[in-house]
Amino acid sequence: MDIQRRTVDCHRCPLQACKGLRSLDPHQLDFMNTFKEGEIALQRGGMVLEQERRSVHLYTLLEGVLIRYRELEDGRRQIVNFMFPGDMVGLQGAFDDAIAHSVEALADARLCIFSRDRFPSLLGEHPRLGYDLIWLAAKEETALEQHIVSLGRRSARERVTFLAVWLLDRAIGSGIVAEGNELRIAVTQVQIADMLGLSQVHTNRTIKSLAHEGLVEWKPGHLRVPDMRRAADEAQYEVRANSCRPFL
Amino acid sequence: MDIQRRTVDCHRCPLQACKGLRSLDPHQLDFMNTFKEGEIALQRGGMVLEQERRSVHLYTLLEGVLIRYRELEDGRRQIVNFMFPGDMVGLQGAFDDAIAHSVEALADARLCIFSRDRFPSLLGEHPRLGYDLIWLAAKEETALEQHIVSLGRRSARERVTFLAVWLLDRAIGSGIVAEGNELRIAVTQVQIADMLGLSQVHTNRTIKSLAHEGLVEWKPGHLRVPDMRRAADEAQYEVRANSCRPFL
DNA sequence: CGGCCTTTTGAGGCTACTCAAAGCCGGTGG
DNA sequence: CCACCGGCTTTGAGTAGCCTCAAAAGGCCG
Repeated sequence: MDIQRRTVDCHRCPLQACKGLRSLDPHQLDFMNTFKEGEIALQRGGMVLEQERRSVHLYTLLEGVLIRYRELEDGRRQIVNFMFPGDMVGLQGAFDDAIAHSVEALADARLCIFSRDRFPSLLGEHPRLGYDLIWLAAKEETALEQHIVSLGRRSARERVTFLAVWLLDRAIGSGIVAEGNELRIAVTQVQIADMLGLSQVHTNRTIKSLAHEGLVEWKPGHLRVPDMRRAADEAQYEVRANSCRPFL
Repeated sequence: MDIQRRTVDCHRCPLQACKGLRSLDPHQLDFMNTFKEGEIALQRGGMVLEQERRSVHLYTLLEGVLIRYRELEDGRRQIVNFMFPGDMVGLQGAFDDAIAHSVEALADARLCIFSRDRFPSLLGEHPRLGYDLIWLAAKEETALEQHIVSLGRRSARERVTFLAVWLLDRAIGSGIVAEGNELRIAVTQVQIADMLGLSQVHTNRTIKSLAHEGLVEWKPGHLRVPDMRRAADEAQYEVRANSCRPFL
């Protein structure tokens, strides 16, 4: 893990140019520049947050993909969500003593560091940014809600298909390249299983079966959904208008 | 459903006196009074929001308990969460065209109505309330996270026990009477099943089995957990410091 | 080439599901 | 007052989906 204290200028933030994200105006950027404390770079497998620890930081994901998960005492693990560029990490830690989940880099990642102490001043001085923050929180809630429906009411086939479609949709929305409905992302079958509440073995069999039917092609280094419409149908995925996400 | 347009004075808001909730100061109450549009009263079974509809309102639950659920096209239903007094309802609808879930009264309920149009002015004029709103959103996220862990990684026994303990904990935190760890609340087994991602039949058998062992006593009109410590242990429920919840 | 991580395949078993019907209880109407 | 009804709970029987254990095969890297 490589922390850089030197403040990188927000005016050159890579997210600013990101398709699918709504860029900040110069005034807001000036403020964010004072709010920003530095950056952190992680390799695949690196930890951003660790369960039961306290954290005094908030993060915005600049590059890469993260997973957020919880572990039970007996070792069972449940991945709660995936995070893409523009997502805010650690908001829950801003209010709690300890965080209830860990966050790990799924692909090499770069994050922007903010101090939670200055958080109230952000709301006071830039209500618009506060509005965006609530927007992000509400969206995250919607995502968790969908995930809950999957875990509670969908079959293994549907869960895998749903996750595949959702990941692609989400990646495209974050401006990540996904030509031909193909996403270059390394998710292991154990991770998929831990996301979907399935065993690794059953996950494997389900993936193979879906590949055989041409619904989802999920290989070690990448994920492809040949026919989004058909897959979305199969999983009862509702394609929502991909409005521009804000970020800070 | 009984809508009252006449503004009931926020200074006499029942939540102000609620143990477990942090009351607003007079200045904030003045503002909320201008923000408030009226009240709505619902009987058990009444709908606050309906899936796929648009909503121009936000609500704060004043009395009663609500459930928030999603339905798939083929009739499968998944309850996402329970809502208690002080909870904000419909925040997601403030940003989206259509809401992805329905909200129904589990017990006779009373809600406070706000217009979403005036939402930005709340943030501008009362950053502290904005902060509280984010606090609530973060907490809701934590709750959904726990629910996800249950659905994904806990057995039926653990799920039922977890839900029972969580409901009691949550009710106590909202100042609802629960003497002797007993909560007077009418949740049907179908609703429990729809919350926990189980079939109604299996839910019934699980409840009976837990009752037999004296872990959870869940009868038609009420819920009792004889030994919270033991039940929490069984379900790997983490008792968190029940800090005072804000509300608006 | 060997070691490590991940995927694949096999076999057997349990958890939870479906279908089906009966019991219960409170409310309503004859 | 009792018969009937609708919603909820209980119980039975059979089964399917998913799990666990176990081991082999594949891929990447030093």
